[in-house]
Amino acid sequence: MRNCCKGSEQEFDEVKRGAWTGEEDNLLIHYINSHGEGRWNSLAKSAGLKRTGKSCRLRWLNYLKPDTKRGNLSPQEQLVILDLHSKWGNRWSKIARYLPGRTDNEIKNYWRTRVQKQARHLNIDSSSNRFVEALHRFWMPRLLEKVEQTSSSTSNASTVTIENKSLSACPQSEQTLLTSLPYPQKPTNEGYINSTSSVCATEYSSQMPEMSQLYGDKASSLQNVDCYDVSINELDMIDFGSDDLSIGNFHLADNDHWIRSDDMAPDTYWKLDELW
DNA sequence: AAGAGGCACAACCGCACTCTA
DNA sequence: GTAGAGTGCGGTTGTGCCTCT
Repeated sequence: MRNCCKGSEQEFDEVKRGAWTGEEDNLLIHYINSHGEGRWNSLAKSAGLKRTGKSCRLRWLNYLKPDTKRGNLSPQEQLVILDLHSKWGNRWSKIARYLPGRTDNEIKNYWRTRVQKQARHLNIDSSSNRFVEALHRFWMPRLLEKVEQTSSSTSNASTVTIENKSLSACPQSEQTLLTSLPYPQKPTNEGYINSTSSVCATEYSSQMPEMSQLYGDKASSLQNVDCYDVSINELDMIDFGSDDLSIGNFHLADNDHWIRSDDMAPDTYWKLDELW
């Protein structure tokens, strides 16, 4: 906190930094509820907050906004992050748009604390192709398993379907892992979402009570949206030849030299999986 | 019990881009 | 066309909490 000093820096120090107090949060929430977002610098002044506009914006978007999700990322969400990161790299805000309620900051933190931790355990550069392969070959299928387990354990509350389980049976160009998540908007310019999935946002919102709690009125708007079709065909598993990546039959590709190496032994993966 | 170290997350910073007068 | 304000984004830092010794 740097708001302790007087004198020549007094004006500078009128800007408060550091953790937000409950009082500040309330001021910001009430002001935005009354006047809306935007014009953050003037908003900060008008609301009586001794914060910069940027600080107010960040606090609102990352923490106070009503539809902000808290808590651990679901396996589905983790899967989407891994997939999109392999395609786009550190484009956190872009990735966040595909995870309603999650912020770029949260995703960035997840990547740095969880994913990069795994890379450190394996002594692999998290930006290396080798690590990306490890993600695709091991962790993403494991996450898909978890998704399946979750969906089956919740019986009819399944919100995610995995189709084409035996990917090797399909032509590579058509290999598609299908899952779905509730997308508040339907991006069309990235080619990520197409028309091949079978699960609707409607199903999701009706089967996941927290959706209504989280999105309130927006939950009903979700129900008005077409079935959002999420194709993880560009999971880029197509890059890995004809290995059988089916969920039920998934096995470590023991014919791969790198996976046999000491640091990448299957046991290592399974131990790490427990840490995931 | 207490100190050290690591982890997770909130918040800040700098830069680049967009908007507006 | 341009300068300044506003905004968005990715990287980095600060800090509280938890675990281990």
